[in-house]
This record gives sequence, C-alpha cells and structure tokens, in this order.
Amino acid sequence: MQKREPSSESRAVKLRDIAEAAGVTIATASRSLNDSYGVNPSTRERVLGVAARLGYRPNRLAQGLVTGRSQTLGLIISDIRNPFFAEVARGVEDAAYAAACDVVLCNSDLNPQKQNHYIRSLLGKRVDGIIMNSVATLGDAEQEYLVQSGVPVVLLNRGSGRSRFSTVSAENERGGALAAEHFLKKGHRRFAHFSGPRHHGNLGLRAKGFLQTVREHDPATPVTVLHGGHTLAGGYAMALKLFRDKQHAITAIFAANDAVAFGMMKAAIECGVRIPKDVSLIGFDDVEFAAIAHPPLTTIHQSKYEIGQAAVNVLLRLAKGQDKSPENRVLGVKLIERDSVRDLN
Amino acid sequence: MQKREPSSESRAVKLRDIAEAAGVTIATASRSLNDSYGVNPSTRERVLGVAARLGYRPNRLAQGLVTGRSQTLGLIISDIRNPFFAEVARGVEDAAYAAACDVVLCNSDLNPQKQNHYIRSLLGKRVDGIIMNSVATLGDAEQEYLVQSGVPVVLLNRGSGRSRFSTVSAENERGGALAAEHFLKKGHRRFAHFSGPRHHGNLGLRAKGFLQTVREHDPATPVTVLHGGHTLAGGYAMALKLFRDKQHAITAIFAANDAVAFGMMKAAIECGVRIPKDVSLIGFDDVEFAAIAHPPLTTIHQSKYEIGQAAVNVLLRLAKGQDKSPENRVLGVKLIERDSVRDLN
DNA sequence: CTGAAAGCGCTAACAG
DNA sequence: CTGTTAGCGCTTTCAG
Repeated sequence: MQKREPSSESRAVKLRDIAEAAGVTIATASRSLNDSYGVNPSTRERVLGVAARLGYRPNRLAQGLVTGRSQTLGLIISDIRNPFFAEVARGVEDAAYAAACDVVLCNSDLNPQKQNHYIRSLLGKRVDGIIMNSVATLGDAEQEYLVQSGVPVVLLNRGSGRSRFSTVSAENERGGALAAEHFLKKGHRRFAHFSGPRHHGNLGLRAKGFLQTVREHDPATPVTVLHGGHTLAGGYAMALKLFRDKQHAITAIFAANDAVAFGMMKAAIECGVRIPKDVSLIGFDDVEFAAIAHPPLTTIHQSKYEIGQAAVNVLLRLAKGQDKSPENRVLGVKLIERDSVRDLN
Repeated sequence: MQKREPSSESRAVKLRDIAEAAGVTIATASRSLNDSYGVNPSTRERVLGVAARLGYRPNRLAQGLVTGRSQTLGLIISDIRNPFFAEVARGVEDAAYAAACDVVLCNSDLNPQKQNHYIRSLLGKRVDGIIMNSVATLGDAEQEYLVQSGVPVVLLNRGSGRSRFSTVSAENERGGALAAEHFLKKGHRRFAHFSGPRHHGNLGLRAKGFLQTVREHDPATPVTVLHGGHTLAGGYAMALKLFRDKQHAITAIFAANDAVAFGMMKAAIECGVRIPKDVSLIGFDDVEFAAIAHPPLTTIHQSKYEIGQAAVNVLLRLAKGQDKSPENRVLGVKLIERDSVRDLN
C-alpha cells in the first residue's frame, strides 16, 4: 500500500533505510558499517543487525564517488584465449579477490586503438590500478597521459630502457639463453627462431638471449629469425614459410612462446615434418598443454599465475602507500625437458 | 601557485571546468556531450572542442550514480584457464566492447561461496547485467535474491526445468547423442563416460544424450559413468581410476569436455595406454588445442565465441527493453572427426 | 559518541 | 536553446 512499483523488484535498500530502522542518523550508520572507531559498540551492533536483516548492500558507485577509489582493477592483455594470459589473469583475479577488488578484463590484441580505448574507459571508471602487458605500442603522448593520470600501473613486460612504470616479468633473456644452451648441448648447430611482432618487449628479450648464447658459442652459427603473430596462427604461418624455404638446413627451432610452438606443430603435422626426428622444438611459457602435446614439448617454464599475483601486489602497494617509485620484479625461469628435442650426439 | 599538489598528477578535469571554459553552464555542457537534442550546434561544437582540448573524461561513477547504469557487465565462470571459458569470455568481451561496456571477470570454481560473493559485489557495483555459467550450486534463497535484485541475468547452461533466467547454451544433449552414434557406428560396444560434478546442467545433458542413444541401440550395453572435476586434473584422475579398475573391458570413452579428455590423454600416456589403439576417445567443446593434440581429438564442436556474444546480446535486450521475459537460445553442435576413435569394423 | 551539513561529479526535470 | 535546481547514495569534516 505504500508504494506502487510496477515490477516486483524491490527497491534497493540504502543507507538511509537502515539508519531509520536502527534509529540513528545516516552518519552513524555509515560509521558503524565501515567499522571506524568512535561508535558505541551497542549502537554498532544494532546497525549491523538491521543491515544484515534488510540485506543492505552499499552502492559502490556512490561510495567510489566520494572516496575516489572503486575497488576495481583493470587488466589489459592481448588475448585471454592465449593460455599464458589465462593463467596470469587467474593469478590477478585471485589476488584481487583477496584484496576485495574486482577486475575488469580487456583484450587489446595489442592494437593501439583498443588499448587507448580501454585505458580511457578504465580511468573513467576510476579504477584503482591498471595491469597491462605492454605500452610499447602506445605513442609517447599516450604514455605520458597515462602517467599523468596518476593511476598506478604495472606492466607485464620489462621495457628495453628503464621505464616510468613498474613491471613484473620473467627472466626472458635468460630463458632464451637456456633454450640455446640446451640445443647446443644436444648437438644442434642450425637454428631458426620464431619470434613475435618486432619490438615486443618480452619476446625481443627472449630472442636476444637466444641469439647471444648461440653466437657466444660460435659467431658463425646461422640463425634464421622470423617475425609473426605471437599466436598459434602466427607460429603456423611462420612454420609453413620456413618449411617451404629452407627446411633442409634447420635442425632446431626456438619458438617465442608455446602458442607459437603449437602452431609450428600443427604445420609440422600437415607437412609431414616429424618432431623431433626431423626438427627439434623448444617453446616458452610451459603452458599446461605443453605436457600433453605431441610430442610433449620441451619448454621454458615461467610462473604465470605468480606473475599475475605479484602484479596486483605491487599495484596495491603503489595505490596504498605514498611510495610511488616504480618497482621491477622479475621471476625465475627454468627449462623443462620433455620430448621435442632430439639428441644429435 | 594556485594549488600545491604533492605529486605532479593533474587534477582530473570535470564537467564544470569545460563548462566554464566554454562559457556555458554545466547543464549545457552535459547536454552537448551526451548529444541530446536541443543544443545549438555551434554551442555544442564549442563545448566538444573544449572537452577534447582539455582531455575531458567523464567520471563514470558519478554518471552511473545518477543514471543507474554502469556500462559494466559481470561474467562469472568456473575458471578462465579452461580454454572453453576463455573463448566464451572473448566473445563476451568483444560484444560488450561493441556496446561500450566493460566486463568484470569472476572465477568461481563453481564454489557457492565465491559465487555469492561475486554476485553481491557485482550488484553493489550496479552492473547492467550478469552472465554466469550456472546457478545450480546456489541455494533457492540466493537464486530468489538474484531475481529480486532485478538485474538481467543470462545463464550459460540450460537448467533441467524451465528456469526464471535466460539461457544461452549449446545442444548438449544432442552432442552426447552424436558421440554415442559415432562410437556405435565404429563398432564400439563397451563404454565409459567421464562426466563432471553431479547435477551440472550442461554436462548432465551430455551424459543423458549419450546414455540414451547407447541404450536405444541396445539396452544391455554397459556404460561406466564416472564423476569428477570437469578439468584436466579431473579427467586425469578419472582415467587413472578407470585404468586400474576395468580397463580391459572398455573400448571407448566419452569425455564431458575437452579438458577432461586431455586429462585422460595425459593419464593414458603415463599408463602406456594408446589412443585410439587401446581405447577410443571423444571430447566435447572442440577447443583450439583439440586439433593438435596427440592424437588429434575427435570431439563435439560447439560455438564458444558465439555463445559469449549471444549472451551479451540477450543481456542487453533484457537491460534495454521492458520485455523481461526469459529467452532461451541454443546453438548447434556437430561432431568433428579426427583421429582419436578407432574403427572396430 | 552522534548529529547536521556539505559535497563527490553528473543528469534530468522544470522553467524561462 | 539554455540556465536553475534537485538530487543519485554515500563519506566526512565540524560541531555538539
């Protein structure tokens, strides 16, 4: 009889409702809920009781509007369908959950337009921080814009120079070196490296470590470096190209990541190239599927889930404290030997 | 000289700033930005110009507080690391992007506590809709709470009965039947089915279709049904159990999804069981990796990306229109024949 | 310990 | 076509 809502959906109960029901003012109600000091314990009990009974759920928008914090983190990655990012995302999510934050997921495909769009959207929603896999594709102006906005940012790759952003990444260069050492030890001398797009931070470092180690062993060693998408499709395309051109010479391929390695495997199946009999392969990431691929893939392991967790931890530190100085955290890698590398000795 | 911000981060420009700079009131500025009718074109031009120059970005929290809509969708799934969900999530994200919405990602592990937590959190943030893979684990009270909240909800599985929620799903039952038919046609007569947790909507339907088809063929056909996690680990565990108990009899296994199938493959490798020589296998989902698994996996294809897109579309329709009647959309499936099924004929 | 009041940034009547 | 004026729901001084 009191209201005539057209639908049955009950109006959300707000702070005022519970204040009235508890016989206090909205201010006291707020204080009770936010367990600030200086509230009579019995009053608070009463308020909390009422709130629970009425199923009160604070409007986070209103709360965020006044506090300036939204309890939301932004995660901008290339593509969640890459199992590597799925693992990272899960680490992010779990850590955020522990900190009572939600995370909005953005797939950029490394496309500058999309990246900018998402950055703007996230800033508009006043996220408490942004984790993104790269800013390399962004223009200087955009990067400046980002730092000027004041939101904490942590990158999932370590730029070439010292960046103004915090970073969390794996020992990419060392991983590349590990792959080279392994091939060398197994007697391989003719290499190809399937990299990602040019100037991709993490992937560039992997290439660097690989090439450097090979050259240290013998400067004359030939290494064919191919660039392409850092995806299964990219690996597939690069493999097809390689098989057509100079398959005869190469005995070992280092793929910039497992997705690329899988693409290469797919092409190998179709072209009748046997792994590791005809050509050996090492990947990077140690995605869950690497262990059950055919053949089980020798790859460089990096702690994806932990990278995600670490990223939100530094983000939270940045957001909380006054210490805004960028932090660069790097996690270890190791080679996981399986069956995709042939021993030529 | 005017303010003494400790850091260099410039205060965000707000509507009032651009209003002043454009020599109009905040109301006109707002109207210009939201391109509502009834604004002098030249005035609007001016406002838009100023806004662009100052890099104005509306505070979505404030906007959401007054409009009641947040331009944010919630997506609650089991685990983004399951490639099936990653595909769905990407479809969701892309469709949301097109509708100028962001999506917050929640991994529930099908855990009722987490699910409830996320639902509350999302409602607190006034999301415009929620897509979730199941409400089966929720209690009646929680389900009621959800519908009472009034937010549009679309489920990624079709419950047993007619639900109060909209759903978007694949022809799960038919998929199960397809798998059975294929096995039967290839001469198999002794089956095992690796299902997920009991009472899981989609997976239950797959089991039903499979069992029914087998029984129609010959009611006496034995089918060993195992329940476990609907993950790689779950499939691995079920396979180990099966291999220990009654491997001798079974010639064909239908896995509730590809992840489970992959787990079974992993166990098979370790136990020296050869696929398809010793035992045949059919999965469900047709995840990207199925094609390059060893052996390439015969599986039931469902359109994951499209499911995600469709979910957003019905959500948006629900959110927009006054037509709140639940819609149940179901997408087709088909069997993709690869090399994991042996022909016994 | 609690109340009153201002205001976060924006939209949406309602006048003019 | 544009200005004035209420709030949206909540936190937070500032008094008392």
